[in-house]
This record gives sequence, structure tokens and C-alpha cells, in this order.
Amino acid sequence: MSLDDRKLEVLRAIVQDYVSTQEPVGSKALVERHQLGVSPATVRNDMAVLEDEGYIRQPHTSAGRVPTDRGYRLFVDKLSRVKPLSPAERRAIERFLVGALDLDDVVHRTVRLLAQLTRQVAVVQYPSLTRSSVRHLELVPVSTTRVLIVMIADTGRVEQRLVDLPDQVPHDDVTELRRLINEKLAGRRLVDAPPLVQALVEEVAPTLRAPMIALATVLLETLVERREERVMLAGTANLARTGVFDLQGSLRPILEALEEEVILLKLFGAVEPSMRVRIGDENEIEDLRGTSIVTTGYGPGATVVGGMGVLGPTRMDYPGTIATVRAVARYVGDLLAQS
Amino acid sequence: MSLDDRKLEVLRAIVQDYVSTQEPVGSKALVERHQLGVSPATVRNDMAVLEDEGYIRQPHTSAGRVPTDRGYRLFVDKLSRVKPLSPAERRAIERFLVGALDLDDVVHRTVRLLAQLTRQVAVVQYPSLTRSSVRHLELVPVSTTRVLIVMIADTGRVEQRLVDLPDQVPHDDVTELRRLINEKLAGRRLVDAPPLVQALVEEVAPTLRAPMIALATVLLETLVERREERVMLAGTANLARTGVFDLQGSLRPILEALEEEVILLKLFGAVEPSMRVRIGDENEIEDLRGTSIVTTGYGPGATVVGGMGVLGPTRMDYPGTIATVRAVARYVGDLLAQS
DNA sequence: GGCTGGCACTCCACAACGACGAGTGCCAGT
DNA sequence: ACTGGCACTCGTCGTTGTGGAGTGCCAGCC
Repeated sequence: MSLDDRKLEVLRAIVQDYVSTQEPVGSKALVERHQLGVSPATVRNDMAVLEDEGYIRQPHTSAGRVPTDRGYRLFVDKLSRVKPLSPAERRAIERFLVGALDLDDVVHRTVRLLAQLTRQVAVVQYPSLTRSSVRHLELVPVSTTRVLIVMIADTGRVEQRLVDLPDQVPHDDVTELRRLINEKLAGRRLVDAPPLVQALVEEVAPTLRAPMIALATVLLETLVERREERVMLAGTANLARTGVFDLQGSLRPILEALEEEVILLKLFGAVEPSMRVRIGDENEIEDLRGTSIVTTGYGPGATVVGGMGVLGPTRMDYPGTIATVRAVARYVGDLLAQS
Repeated sequence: MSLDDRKLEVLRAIVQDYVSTQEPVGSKALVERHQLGVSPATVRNDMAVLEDEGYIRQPHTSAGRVPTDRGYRLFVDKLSRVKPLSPAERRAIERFLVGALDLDDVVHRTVRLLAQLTRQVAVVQYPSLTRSSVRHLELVPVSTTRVLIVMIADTGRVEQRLVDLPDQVPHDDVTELRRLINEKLAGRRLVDAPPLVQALVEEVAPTLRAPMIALATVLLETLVERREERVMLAGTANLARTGVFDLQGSLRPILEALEEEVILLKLFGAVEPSMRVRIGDENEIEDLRGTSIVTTGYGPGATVVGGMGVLGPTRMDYPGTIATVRAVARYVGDLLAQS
């Protein structure tokens, strides 16, 4: 049995009302608030069908209806158009992001902006090292046998590691090592690095071989293989605001999940540039069923260097949230393209 | 009227019982669980006095007693000895912190460790730039008119800023600028930087004057004056665990306050190496009355480079928390001293 | 004077109860 | 295919009552 237009309209109305009132919506209230052109009784029949099909449900007999995850899914896929942003929102985005000092600052501002606009929990992944190129590698002697290795990616991201050298290395040798490494790696993508680093070790003059091996090891191990991905979080207070999550039962596991960077990366480290919406049970993470997650990739132009998004209750304003996340991602992408 | 030993003992017992059971404690239960050597009636009289003095209170008539902020204060100052750490905790600290890759990683592991051991919200300030020296300043050309300036502090902290130069600057000039800047600033404390940077501008050769001014401006503005202090947070899920905070009323403002870096810095950016305990209303921040905060400074040896601590309900295990925070701070201090 | 046992009193927590009302499903009628 | 009517369900909310923990006070005891 398929759903005719009016039934879809009823579903849309239920979703909209429930999202705004947060209370089960009954047939009478529905016809009052929307021009459906039919009586409550008719709506009730439609509701019965929608319930059979699994799009809505009753919390208990004699209560109004509430959309199911499946209902939200249909709503998002078929029944909603992306809301255009209000000029106020556009201005907020610009005002918030201009004047960012460095990459850290951009990410920081972005995640707070997202949290504020959507009034939900926001997550932004730092530009992924995997998808970055090396802009420059700097060696800073810390002592005679220790060197700080600083890698600067083209996205502006900076990573550093301390390296213990096997022997004392004179200053000139450090300069030479720096020159060699940059010659080989600067401008290259990080994913292409391993063979190049290998080549560095093989080609280097015998006198520099030992320190070069130490450097190469750290480079490979901690920057390439264990390519450290990071995320930033904001707006957890909004979880308490919604009133959807109860303190003992659902809020704590969510907060716990949000503290696991691995989980956040899995969810928000978007690979494709497109928008993705996970609703309730569609979620991979057990503890985050009951929440919905809207994510997108971002980056300069069409390239994706990382993901961002928001997390909130399944009863969220999907069109609005999607529009905001998309707009912010685009704006940040443009920002990255400039630098 | 002063409090004799037994009354103090009663107060200690009340605090201990209330912290562990989280329920108002009555006179009968008290004599059963502690060897006070007197009858409930006597304890009741003592309680009446303690209540007059403001150390305990009754939530309502015919309920047991609960310590007031003042009671906790007396307990912390006079009635408790710092608990020695269990060997298991010592081992946990070591196991957790060895193998940290870089400063970011140290801070990251530390804050999670603190949250886990105390089962509360943990905060760790990054080593303050104010108290750091410059280890090295690196200039990385990004385009012909843009340079990334990377400052590496002796604590291992790395900060970077993008600088727009007024004109194209040839590669050799960048090298020269780098040399000049490092010559002047390397090894100097950041607080001493402003006159040195000023001198750099005045002494530089006329051809390099314009780019040097641009660099100096950024150095002064964003690294010295607006010396960016950062903090890291973990364990917010523990707020939900305690069951002390209700969802609508108290939890949300706390989460909001915790997202304000300014507030966290004010609270946890300890200046002195000593332990500090703020209990309930003693707190400067309105929204954090109702919580207690245990902080300490940390750093290599006796120097303080930053603060760390935990935040939890006023009914917290003060001796245990204080011991843990102190131990972790010392361990991290040692770690910093090594590098 | 300080401690104790006894006792009347207070007041919260909790369960039971009932009225209310929103909302439903179904059916007969148009 | 839609509508109005109607009986029914069931959660919400306010009321009421009871049980029990805990207190304050007092008279008596050491």
C-alpha cells in the first residue's frame, strides 16, 4: 500500500508540529493548525495507515502521534526543502569567522558558531593530515641530541614531535638534514610520504645516516601512520536544554560518547563532500541511538579536508539544521581556499 | 562558643557519611557507623550546636543533617588528612602518561587521567605562554607575500600565525629575518619580549624594515599581548553521573560555564604552586556555586607554568580528590622537567 | 554539668484514589 | 471516500492518608 499525497502531508504536519511543540500531536490539533481541508476523523484514518507503515507511533493508547525514525527519514528525504538561511544568519557567519588568527582559531570559531546557530552540539574535524600536503618541515635543535620536528601542512595545521638522536649532531648537519627533508617532502601529499621518507634514508650520506633514520622513524610512525586526527566540540550544554534526554538514562552515555575522539572522528570525519543525515537508530554507535547527526565534508573548493556537523535529538529541525551546517561548511571552505 | 573535639568528630562523621551515601544523615545512623561512644541524644545536642554555628543544616524539619559550605570548609581545613594514593592509582598515573608524544598529547592524557581517577570534570591549562621562554621562531614562506610565523616555546608549546607582508620578500631576506629574530628572542622569556621586538624594528636594515614591522606587529599583538592561553576539558559526563545536578536547573549553566575558556582560565589558571579548594559559594562564578573546585599549579620543579584541577559537586571526596590532583600535577611537572 | 532514655511532634515520601480530558478506533450515514 | 458521533482508553494531576525517619525537649542519672 502506497501513501497518497494527503497522507504525506499529514506526516509532514506531524513532524513539523512535534518538532516545534515537542508533544505528541493529535488529529484535532492538526487540522486546526494546518489547512488540510478534511476533518479530524479522516486524519485519524490516515494516521492509522501511517502507523501501520511504521512512520509514526503512539507513546500509549489515547495519546497523540509521534514520528518514528522512519518517519523522520521520509520527511528528510521527500517532504522537506532546505530552508534558505536568513540574512541575519548569513551575517552572523561572516561576522563570526572574519578575523580568525590561525587554523586553531578558525576551527574554534567554527565549532562555536555551529553550536550557537543550531543550538545543538557541534563537532568540527581539524583538516585531516591524510588529505594534506607538506608545506614545510622544520627541525629545531633542543639539545645536542634532541631535535623538535615541526611539520606544517598546507591547510595551516602544525604538528610537532620530539626526536631523540642516537649521537650528538652538529648544527650544520641539522641544517643539511632539514634541507634534504624539505627538498624531498615539501609540496608532497602526506599519503605519498612513506616511500619518499624511505628514499631519504637510503640516499643520505653515511655520516648523516644515523640521525636521518631516527627522524624518518618518527616521521613515519607518528605523522604518517598514526596520522593524528583531531576534532573539536562545542555546545554540550544544548543537550541539557532540549529536555529530551533524561539525566540518568540517556544524557550520560551521550556525553561519554562525545568525549571519545575515535567515535567523533568516525561520525564526523566525512569523506565525501555531500551532506549526510543519520537519524536515531541508523546510527552506528549504540549510545547515540536516540540522537540524529547531520554531517558534511568541507574544504577549499571541491576538495574535502575534513568533516563537520551537529548532533541533537531526533526531534530536530532538519531543514534548518541542514541549511546551517551546509552554509557554515561552505564558508569555512572558502576561508581555507584563500590562505 | 567554641567546638570541642567531639563536636568536630561529629562534623567529620557527617561529612564522610553524607559524601558516601548522598543522603542526609541522622543521629542514630551516625552513632551506629562511627565509634563516638555516646548516645544519639547527645549527638543530637551536638548537631544543634553545629547547626547554630552554620556548619550543617537540615533540608527540612525531621530530616537528617547535611553539611553546609562552611562545614565542608572546616572539614577540609582542619578535619581531614590528605589520603595517600593507592599503589593502583600510582601505577595508573604512570601507565597513562608514559609514552606521550608531544605537549598536546601530554595535556590530553593528563586531563583524561584526572577525569578518570577523580570521576569528576577535569581541566588542564596548557603551559602558559606568559611564563614561557622562546625556544625558536621559524618563518615559513607561504607565498611571496605571506609568511607563517611559528613560535616554539621551551615548554614544547607551538603557536603559529599567518602574516601578510607589505611587499614581495625574496627568500634570502626571509632567511635573514629569521636569523635576526632568533638571535634577539631565542632563549628570552616571553614577558620580556616587547622591548626586544621593538629593538628589532629599530635596528634592522632599511630594506628589511617594512617586512620586519609586519612581523613585529603580529608577534606583539597576537603572541605577547593577546597571549593566547588554552585549556583542555574532560569528564563532563561525570556531572550526569553524580545525580546531584538536575537537568533543567543546575546542569545546563554548569556546562555553559565550562565551555567558556575565559572562565576556565580564571579558575584553573593557577599562579601559585599550592593547592586551592573553592567550595560552593566561595566560587567567583555565579553559575558554579553549588560545585567545588580543586586546583593546583604545575610545572617543572618549583616553577609554575600552568594550572590544573577538577570540578565536582560540593559533596565530593575532598581528601581523595586533593591527593589525586596533587599527585598528577607533580608527575606532569616531572615530565616537563625532563624535556 | 554532661549524658541518656523516653516521648510527643513534624513533615517528607509514597501509594492509592478519583476526576478530568485529550485522543483514539469504529461505525453508520451521507 | 469522507464525516459526525460515540464509547473507550489511559496518562496527568490534585487529593488524601499512612508510615517512618528524625528531631527537640525534658526529666532523671552519673
